[in-house]
Amino acid sequence: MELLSVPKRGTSAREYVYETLKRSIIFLSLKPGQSITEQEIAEKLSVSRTPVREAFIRLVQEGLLETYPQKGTVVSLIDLERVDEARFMRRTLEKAILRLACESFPSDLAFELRSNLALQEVCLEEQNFIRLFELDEEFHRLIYRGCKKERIWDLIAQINADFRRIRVLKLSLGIGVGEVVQQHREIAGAIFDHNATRIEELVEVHLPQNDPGFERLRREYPEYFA
Amino acid sequence: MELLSVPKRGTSAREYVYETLKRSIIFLSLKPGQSITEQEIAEKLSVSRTPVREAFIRLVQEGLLETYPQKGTVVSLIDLERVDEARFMRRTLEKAILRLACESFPSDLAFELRSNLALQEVCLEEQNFIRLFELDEEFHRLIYRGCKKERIWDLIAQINADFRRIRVLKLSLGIGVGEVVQQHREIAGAIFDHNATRIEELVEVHLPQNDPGFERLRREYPEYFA
DNA sequence: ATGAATATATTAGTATGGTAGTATGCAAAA
DNA sequence: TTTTGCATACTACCATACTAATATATTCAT
Repeated sequence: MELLSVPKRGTSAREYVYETLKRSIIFLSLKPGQSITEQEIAEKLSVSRTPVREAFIRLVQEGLLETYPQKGTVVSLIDLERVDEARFMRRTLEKAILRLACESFPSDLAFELRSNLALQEVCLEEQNFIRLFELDEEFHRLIYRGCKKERIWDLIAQINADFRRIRVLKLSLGIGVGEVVQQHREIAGAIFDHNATRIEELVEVHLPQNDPGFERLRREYPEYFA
Repeated sequence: MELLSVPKRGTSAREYVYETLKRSIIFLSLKPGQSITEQEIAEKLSVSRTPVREAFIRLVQEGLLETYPQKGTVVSLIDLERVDEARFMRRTLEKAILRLACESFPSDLAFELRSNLALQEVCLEEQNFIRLFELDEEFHRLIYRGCKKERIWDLIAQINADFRRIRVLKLSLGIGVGEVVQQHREIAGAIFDHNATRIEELVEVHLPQNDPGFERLRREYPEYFA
């Protein structure tokens, strides 16, 4: 088992373990359904069981781990119902947020949005999908921040963990990468032009209700799904 | 310091501590801004510090506690910006959910909704505001469940913790109790009649954008607010 | 050979002691 | 009187030891 370690400095052991595990789960270095134990992680990361347990507790709360007392802990399977709910939530909120953004959006964040888009183009050309993924998340966060609704994005990010694993799977199959960047361009354009007329349509395309890609993922990786 | 203890049986010490503290915070038995320590809670609840620490971690994640390493832990102040965001989120989602509910709603849950409303009336007459508060939460949860979106409600409940403390403060001043029950009646009526025309208006009234009651609360309990 | 009873190993849950960082009070100096 | 240095107490963080529950392996009787 390989863990995607993160810098340990300037932070507590708990935070270090938490970030490492979270990253490992989302980028599928820890597989959905895989069993792990406190002891094992503690040894791998050279800490005691205590901070590991405490990181586990947070990850359970976010739905990324499931702990069974006296039995063990497993990485949660990807639950497509939960993904559907997360998408519904994002669709609904993002329409409302984008309408706000089209009314007014602070210029400094608009600049950051443009920069982010430019970087997305670069990553697309260079096929750097991991970085593109991070830019995607940052893109949406910027929009929420511009509307003073960043806490909502943080909350979405929690229920969205499954959604993120799906994204990683899709990226690994190279599904729909270019389209997403194009959609981001159009969404940003709507904000810059204060033009809310296409918001509904753009969001529906960006976060469709029925994603046919799901079926393919399910066929390719049946053991990852609940 | 008094804690609102909950039944301890059939659950872990961690869960027991967590539920007890959460209840105590929401019902303001632990005051916003108040300092608490692991040691102190452990002694009061007759458990060791470990399950207390672990309960603290969950409560920090939900925004109800703030821990400062080597300094201490305090009950979070009520943050009105956060409350505004929570309301925005609920307004937006609840409109969408209620539109779904007006299209179709399972009959067994419709029955539970009717029962819940009847109990709300009873509590209103008997001035049992604590129970009414719980029924209120259950009312909304039932609607989300009927639309197969219960996870979203669970998530809202997290960001909503501040919102719930506000409700408790309002109830203690007897603000707007009757109105809320009436609003619930109308919302339920819309679902039963499959009539979505007034949804927008009902939600705006139930979860207003600007609540003048806030100012009064702020005057009455300035030390509770950030 | 098979099944049940028992022993062993493994797990998360809990308790406890030590550590390092922080605040506080007091005494000494300015 | 005010400020500085220091001792003390207090905190959350972490490591470790122990407990209780579960799963697995082994033994023994049939």
